[in-house]
Amino acid sequence: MKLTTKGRYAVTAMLDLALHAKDAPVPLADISRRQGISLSYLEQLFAKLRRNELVNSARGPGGGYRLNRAAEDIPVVAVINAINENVDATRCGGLGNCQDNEPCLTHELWMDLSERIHEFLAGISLGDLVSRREVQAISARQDGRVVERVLMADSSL
Amino acid sequence: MKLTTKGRYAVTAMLDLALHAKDAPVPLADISRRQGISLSYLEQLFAKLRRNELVNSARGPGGGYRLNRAAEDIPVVAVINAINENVDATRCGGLGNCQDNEPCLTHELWMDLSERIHEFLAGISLGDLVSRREVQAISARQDGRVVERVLMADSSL
DNA sequence: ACATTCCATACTATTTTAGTCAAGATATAT
DNA sequence: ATATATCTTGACTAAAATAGTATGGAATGT
Repeated sequence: MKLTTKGRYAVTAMLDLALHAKDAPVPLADISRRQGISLSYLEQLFAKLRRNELVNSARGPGGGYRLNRAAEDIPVVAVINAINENVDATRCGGLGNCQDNEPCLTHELWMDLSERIHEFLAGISLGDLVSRREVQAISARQDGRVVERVLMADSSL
Repeated sequence: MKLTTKGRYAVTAMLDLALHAKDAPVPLADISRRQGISLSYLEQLFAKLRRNELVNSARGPGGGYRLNRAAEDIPVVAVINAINENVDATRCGGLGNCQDNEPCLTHELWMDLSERIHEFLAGISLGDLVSRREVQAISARQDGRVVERVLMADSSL
């Protein structure tokens, strides 16, 4: 099972992008500052995200990254897959050759679990997260904005 | 998130125990042979399982390990917790201090996911696994038995 | 006595994580 | 044209975790 800081960083960075990519592209330096992730590490992660066509980039001053699709069309699982190759609780990658080319005793259990995790992460898009109250509140804090009632006053965003 | 070979080995070994601990205690050497897990590694895992009172042991010839409770009363999550301390997809261990003593942008997402995983693994006991057809078939293969219709012929077990 | 089994600890090779560092390539603003 | 911001690539590294090995014991049944 692969769900480590790496995947969490990637989802967090992509969510930051979704929250800030209203008009201009977002430079990694901004994401680094807001989310507390090292710039060089972000560069590695975004190289993979770009290869998986989840983001596109613009170089030079004023450049940065943009989501390649609408936030609603990017499920969380796509981000994790782009970084980690797979979300899989089995040892054999679902092939069923865990022991002597046969499935091991608990193969089916891990297959079931993998499916559950996949379903959960496939059912939530970056767009879903953007519209969550607590995400907006945290994002406002990170931007140094003071927001009392996020949803009722969101015209100020 | 912690769900690695370590936890899988532990669950597999415990299931082997549940399948074979009808009467006499089961020596780790048998589990090692049947499940293809190194004996020394099993010893480390069972030290933790014993400290967590999931199994009890008997030394000397004819000795080995036994389940400390009925297989029906041991959820899979208990085994993993005994080995890994926790099943938790967050970075902060659920404390919500992931970034500057405040929850990070994706804190809630990982909390939700952790809860789903926990629910799934808490809802399945070793007893549930023992009664599964495919587990019985695999177990029969490992024991070198030829079983055509496992459920219909299980008096031979 | 002896073989079997658990028990404990220390050690190690490999892999992964989570970066750092350096050297570019490219586009934009001036 | 030049300076600068930004992406792009690749090599390197420290720390941790994984998946073991190795060694030496302690208890117990025969």
